[in-house]
Amino acid sequence: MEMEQREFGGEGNGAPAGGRNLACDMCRLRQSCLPDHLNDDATRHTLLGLVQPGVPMPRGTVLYRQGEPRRSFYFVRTGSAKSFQIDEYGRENIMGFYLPTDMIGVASLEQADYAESVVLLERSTLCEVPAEALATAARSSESMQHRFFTKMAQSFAAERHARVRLHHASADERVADFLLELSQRLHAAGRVESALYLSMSRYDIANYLGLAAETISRAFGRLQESGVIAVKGKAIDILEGPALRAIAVRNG
Amino acid sequence: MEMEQREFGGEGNGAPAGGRNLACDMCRLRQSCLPDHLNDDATRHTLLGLVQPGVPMPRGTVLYRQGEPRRSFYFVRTGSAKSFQIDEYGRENIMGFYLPTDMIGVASLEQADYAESVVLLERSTLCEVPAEALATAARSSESMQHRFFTKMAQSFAAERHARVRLHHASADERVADFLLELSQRLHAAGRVESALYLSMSRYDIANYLGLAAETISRAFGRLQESGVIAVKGKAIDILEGPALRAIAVRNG
DNA sequence: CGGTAATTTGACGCTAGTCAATTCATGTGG
DNA sequence: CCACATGAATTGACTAGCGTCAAATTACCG
Repeated sequence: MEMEQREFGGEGNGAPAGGRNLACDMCRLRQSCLPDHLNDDATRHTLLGLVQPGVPMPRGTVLYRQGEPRRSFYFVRTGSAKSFQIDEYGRENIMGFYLPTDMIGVASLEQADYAESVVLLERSTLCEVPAEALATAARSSESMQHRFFTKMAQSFAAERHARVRLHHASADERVADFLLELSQRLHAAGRVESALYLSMSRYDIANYLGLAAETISRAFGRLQESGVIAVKGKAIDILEGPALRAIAVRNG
Repeated sequence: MEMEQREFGGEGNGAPAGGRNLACDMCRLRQSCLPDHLNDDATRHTLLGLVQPGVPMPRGTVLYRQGEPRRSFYFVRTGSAKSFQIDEYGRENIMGFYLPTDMIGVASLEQADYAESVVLLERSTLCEVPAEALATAARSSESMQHRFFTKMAQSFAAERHARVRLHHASADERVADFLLELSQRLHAAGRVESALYLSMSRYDIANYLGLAAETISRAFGRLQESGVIAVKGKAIDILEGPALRAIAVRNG
């Protein structure tokens, strides 16, 4: 992919010093936004200025790199990102893709250094929450703890889902499941669920699914051949949702 | 395997009503035991009687079943357990094995019902902590929160590790990595790390590693052939740790 | 000691990886 | 606005590794 990898400096992001940003009031994601609830909460006074709805950042921006000291967690407002680890033998492993409302950084919970790197896949806006602030908030009340735990549980479930998908699944099954996952997550974030835009490369998808890039191409081809989806480069239309679901769950 | 699956009733486990159990004072795992710290903590009075170091329970005991309302988390003191999910098509997926000091139930965090089933692989003793009590404790102080988060982070890391292992790994590599993982975890729990006892069946191992049982047999055979390990049924000796590590990290 | 389940071993086929070539998309500079 | 360059994506041919089926052997438990 070879994106220009700009650094993301936490400072000078155009975040307001005090008070809730106006942007939050207009944000369509407030329902499922943990940072905004940080502001709403009774703990407001201790947390004001904590949430920084940043200005849009370009594709290729590095939120953080594996091994750096862990500073903050992030929440996606618009756009998308990918996370990846380099294992001990230098191989890159795509661990996840992040869409609006997703929390970024759970893998680095209680770790001194980030366990993975995160890069924006397109022009995106994010909210940044310093780790200590989030921990404090989680202790402040039962409802805040609940919201925080819910986000963590989501990350854990995503991790499990990704793993189960690798267990006993053919290439077509994995690809079908991948498309459905994106579809559902977009739906949950209030988007159209039948028209997908794959902001990541085929190589990223392949790596994420434990397959070769060529296999992704062929699987897309087969799915299109059978009329279940329509492939137009990075744009994918889900034509037959139920059929796709059947494929995701069938083969072994 | 077809173990007699006895139910585990939470009640009448021989747990003392008040005060810390004497068993805890003698327990070799206190250092890494979260339940015991629940007792030690400043929150002691609110949590007394919370931790129930149970009497040993036989192999095949079901701690809980997928779909049941989530009551408690568990911590392994002696023995071992496995967790597994049944996916929408009826297929069983082994999600993890639990050894002394491990926390059981993180996958069901913030879920109304257990997301998986857990069965003991041998005669074992466990500590049970009701979910609400643990959540309360996690809010009570920064150090308690830290301990709790550390356990959750361990579960998350284990999940990741299991997933990365499935990514770009040959059968031999997965098996080697699996043995090393057990070895390290036993070591962390204060046991001998070169002599493994595999309390789970070959089928469980295979499922856990996303392979066929026959492939596990063959991989063990190859590893023994090359003098890296010695296989004696369920007992495995690691003869050449570094060589095993090299295998776990090599192939693709 | 017998019966059952677990494990090992063997033979074979299929799926997906690899290598290689081609087409397509994207972005750049004239 | 077009030609070109570069990387992404697709397609094809071939191969290796693992799954599957089946049989033999071993371990386990009453």
